[in-house]
Amino acid sequence: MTPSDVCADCAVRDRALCGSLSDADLTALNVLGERRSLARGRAFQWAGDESLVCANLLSGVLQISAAMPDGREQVVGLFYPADFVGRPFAGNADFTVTALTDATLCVFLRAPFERVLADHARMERLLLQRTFAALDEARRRLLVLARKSAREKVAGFLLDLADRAEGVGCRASAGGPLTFDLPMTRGQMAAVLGITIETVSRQLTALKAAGLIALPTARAITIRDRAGLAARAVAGRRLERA
Amino acid sequence: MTPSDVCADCAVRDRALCGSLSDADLTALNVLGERRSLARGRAFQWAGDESLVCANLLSGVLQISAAMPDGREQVVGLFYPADFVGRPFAGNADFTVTALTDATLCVFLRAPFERVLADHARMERLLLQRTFAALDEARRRLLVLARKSAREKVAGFLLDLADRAEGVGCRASAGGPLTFDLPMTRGQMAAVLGITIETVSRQLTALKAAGLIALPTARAITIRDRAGLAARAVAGRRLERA
DNA sequence: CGGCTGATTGAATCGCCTCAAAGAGCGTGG
DNA sequence: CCACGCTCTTTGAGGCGATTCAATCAGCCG
Repeated sequence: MTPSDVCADCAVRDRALCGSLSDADLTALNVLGERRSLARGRAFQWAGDESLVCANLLSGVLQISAAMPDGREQVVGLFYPADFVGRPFAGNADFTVTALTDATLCVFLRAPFERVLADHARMERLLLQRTFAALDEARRRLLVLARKSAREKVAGFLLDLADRAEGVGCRASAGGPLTFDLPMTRGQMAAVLGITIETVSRQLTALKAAGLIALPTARAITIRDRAGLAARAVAGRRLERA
Repeated sequence: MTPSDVCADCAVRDRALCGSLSDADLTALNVLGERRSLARGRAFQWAGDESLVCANLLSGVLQISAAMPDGREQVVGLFYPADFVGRPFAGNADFTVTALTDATLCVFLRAPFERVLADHARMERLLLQRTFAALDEARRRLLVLARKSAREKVAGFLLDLADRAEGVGCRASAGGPLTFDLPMTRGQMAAVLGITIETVSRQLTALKAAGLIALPTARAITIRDRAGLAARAVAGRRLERA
């Protein structure tokens, strides 16, 4: 079986970690990868479990979250198609990875994957770059969670989602209104943003009242004024007073 | 000049990234590294600057922080001796790195450092592992900043500092009181924990009143009851009521 | 001794959470 | 087809924790 047999129809072939490998390298990974689908709400990995697998996300959205012994929980990252999921070189996983939507993954056993990494410097280099990028992302999120107001968090998050939706759907032109489906519930948004469900709802209502967004259905969002939203994403408090 | 000439007296020789390199590998790095000292308060790198250098921290404590256009700021990580500082593969730095105390570093120009990385798989592997560890650390910090109360943050942070101080000084026995100097001001603690200076001060006062710590001077801390502190580090609110 | 920076303490305010109830969307089964 | 139950969402009222503003205090150095 050639790589193209298995990877040819891969939706993220050119964007994933394996995307810029030579055919020879690809063959090595190829024999390890196994497609698996994950239903909305199901876990890919639990915190505390032995870290046995990693994967490339093919479709859907996953979340990675941390929890405290008393049940408090925080989403510390999101995974989108082509993202690498998992924690090489770790005995046990510190975080739980869960599907926010139905998802499909290309799963590798960790041990053989690490061996492939060692033999293919190019792939290890790419993984290193991705890991640095993930670190930067986590640090940006730290600023958001620690210092932004609820309004800023919600406005900023909607813009992030909009950018991503535009990248995929390529609907609407630059400035015009953009409508897309939220890949998550209010509760999940709250878990991502470090606020409560009620606060998310209230902020969305406020943004709607300000004419910046519309809520056609509970799961859909229309961005009516991207610039206004961007202004509230960095200065929510200040703007209220001005 | 042999590696030992330059690296023999390195305080972090066995713990830093270069620590487990062969002499041959070390020679490659050796010609690149240059010691530099950094006074308390000075920046190693500014957000927005071109990312030209990286380094191993030899002594002192650094912080890496993110800022918003309106001036709000959050410390997103700390560096201790033997830690790797810098962001390979990035055009511009997204974060500012500053010295919390007087510090010394072993600095490398980024471009040649990346070339050494490419030629020495073992070092690249170690850097990858460190970067994953830093990512885990950042994600743990996300949980703390987003979900912990001020009392929990302060109690937990004091324990972190105590562990680190014990690792270095090896003073006092397991359960007994431990006294050490804070490597930072109240304001810097506040920046790390995502709260205000006044709140840090109030929480310290409260912990002192509870008999868990003592404050011999403004810059020193005595841990009197580590277990009690640990309890308040995960359930500050709940304990108050019980 | 001023003058400076950093720490502490107090009072009032505010933003978000908690608790509570009602409303909306959507499948299932009678 | 509509009633029912379920989950998710919205909205309100009240309370609490952290911030903000302000004043005082402590240590340090020229």
